[in-house]
Amino acid sequence: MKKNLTMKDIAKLAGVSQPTVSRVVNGNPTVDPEVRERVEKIILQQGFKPNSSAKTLRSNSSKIIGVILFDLSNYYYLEMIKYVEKAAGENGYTVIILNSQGDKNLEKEHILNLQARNVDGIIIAPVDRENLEFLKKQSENFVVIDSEIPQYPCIFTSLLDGGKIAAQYLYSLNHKKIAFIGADKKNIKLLGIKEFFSEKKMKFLNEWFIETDTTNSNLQNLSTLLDNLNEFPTAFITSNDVIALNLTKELEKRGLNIPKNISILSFDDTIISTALNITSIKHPVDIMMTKAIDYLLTGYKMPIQKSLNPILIKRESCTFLTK
Amino acid sequence: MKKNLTMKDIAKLAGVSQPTVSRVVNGNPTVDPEVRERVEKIILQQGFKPNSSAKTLRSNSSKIIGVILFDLSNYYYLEMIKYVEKAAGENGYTVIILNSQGDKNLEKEHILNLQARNVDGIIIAPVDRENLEFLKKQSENFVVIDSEIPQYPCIFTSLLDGGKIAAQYLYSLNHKKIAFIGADKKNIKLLGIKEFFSEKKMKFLNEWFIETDTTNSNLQNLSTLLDNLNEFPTAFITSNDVIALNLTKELEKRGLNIPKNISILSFDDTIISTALNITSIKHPVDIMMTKAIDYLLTGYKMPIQKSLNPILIKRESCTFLTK
DNA sequence: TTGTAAGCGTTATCAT
DNA sequence: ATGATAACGCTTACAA
Repeated sequence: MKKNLTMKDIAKLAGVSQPTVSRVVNGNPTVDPEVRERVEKIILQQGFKPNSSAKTLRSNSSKIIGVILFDLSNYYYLEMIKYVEKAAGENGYTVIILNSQGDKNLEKEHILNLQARNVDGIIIAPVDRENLEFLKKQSENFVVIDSEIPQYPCIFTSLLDGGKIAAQYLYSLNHKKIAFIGADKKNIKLLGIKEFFSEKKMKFLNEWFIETDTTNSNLQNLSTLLDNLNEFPTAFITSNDVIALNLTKELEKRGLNIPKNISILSFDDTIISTALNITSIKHPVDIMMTKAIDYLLTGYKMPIQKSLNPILIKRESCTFLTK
Repeated sequence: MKKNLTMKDIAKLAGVSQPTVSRVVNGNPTVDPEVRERVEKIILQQGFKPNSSAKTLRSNSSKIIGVILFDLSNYYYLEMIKYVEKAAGENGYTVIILNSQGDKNLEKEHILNLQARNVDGIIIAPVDRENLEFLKKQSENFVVIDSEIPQYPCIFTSLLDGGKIAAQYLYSLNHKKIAFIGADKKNIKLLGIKEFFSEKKMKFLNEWFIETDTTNSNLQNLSTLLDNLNEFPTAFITSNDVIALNLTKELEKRGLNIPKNISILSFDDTIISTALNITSIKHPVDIMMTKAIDYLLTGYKMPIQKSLNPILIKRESCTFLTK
């Protein structure tokens, strides 16, 4: 590993002092134009780049944004990377990606790691409330994405609306028996669905909430869950695309055609929805990440609660129920 | 942003000198056990983490692995992130992800950025040969993935074999008219296919190489390309999954059923293949990333050329041709 | 306009 | 076993 050049080296080559090189690099206007030109030429021909550790150490700014994501097996989170790398890069920032795998302790480790690296901001799709409190206590520059958490700066898709829109759409297609497959009873999407049902004075059966592991949804499990249903729904809403994929395979296995016999609507609108032609509730992930970077970089420290509108992407997996 | 604690602070609290704290942190055995315990307790209760910029500056090791990927719109590359983050994390390393978007200049910028950050290694899915030469000249600790480039340390899937395996499989299903959709004439996958054809003394028509932009494949373009065919093939091999997805939609639009009327085999085996039940040639991405990290961390500086075996994942998109 | 010098928080080399 | 002290490469007063 050849040793990198330093400002001292450049200074010697240019016959100036090291701070002058620093001034040139940082565009300080007090530098004599002639000197600037000479130094810049040498910098260019030598391919010099200032050492960022030294810079960080001195200036307390690393030009790094840390991103802690919930689950990189899920394409929804994976896709975020593309957008956040882009938005950060355009502003001269580099991203560090960390996967918490939904694990509280790992998440804490990642937070400490990022702090130690003097990152200029943290974007987090959170696992654990305590860890967020910890972040807040350190008054780190951070923003929560993907979840709505009162008292914290958040950028999230309104999943209550998402649930309502999903149910509303299926209802408009004449579906009254709608099941939701997802992680937990207090899921906000489920809440939205239930709210819509009660608005319409319809009953949402208990068994229509089908509880499954969202990070590790597997086919077999899903199959027995479906077996247990007394009143088989005419439409399914899934909490994410991976579940939708499994559900599709399972229904096919049972000889049920989508959308002829049964309708499916998923959340997240990843490439899976595109591939399978599944109607899906899209999070505006690009906007989410752009706004997140924006928030961090403007240094706007006031708490924000930015709710983004979910978008219904209609595809062929839902049809009008005739029978 | 609360100021982070330093070793000096801990030292004062523990009534020792700052270097002693450093010794404790780094597990230096020359520290008195009693002192060690006292210091460790304080470190723990204060939640102290040593500043990594200072560490990097002094030790010339950042504990960061830089990863430059070709195209984050392609799920093949996106999926790599999951594995590389995992493999790096397990070894105490953090990853910086950079997207070159297939752009030579951006790739160069990323390389400079990583160098300036004193990364301990670079994993690169390369765009440009000159940039690689630059890397090598600096004798950076790096490894090329996804491409076979003589004289450079590489870890790649043997795509020549991949092409042969693909053609062989379709041939075993009685297909003799096989088209390949991909980026360029000298594509190694295509070479493998052609080699298989000549082994079998079959003719591979010129028009069966269908040239398309792999990073930005779009439907319309594909449609006209198919229109131009004189001898319509009975099977398609696509250079990646995104093309396979577009092809699937296009063929469906033409009322052609997969696999009844036509067979499809793709490269990459991303979630798209899973979703669409497309037979695909899988790169062992997990192994690729694990080996890459391994190579970088063992500091084994000899050139390696590690070829990984492609794996044929059979699904329902290919059937025996009867007519 | 430019150079000198201090300091960021570590690690490593000395003494002691 | 531990404490001074220098050094890593940069930014930022301050002096000239």
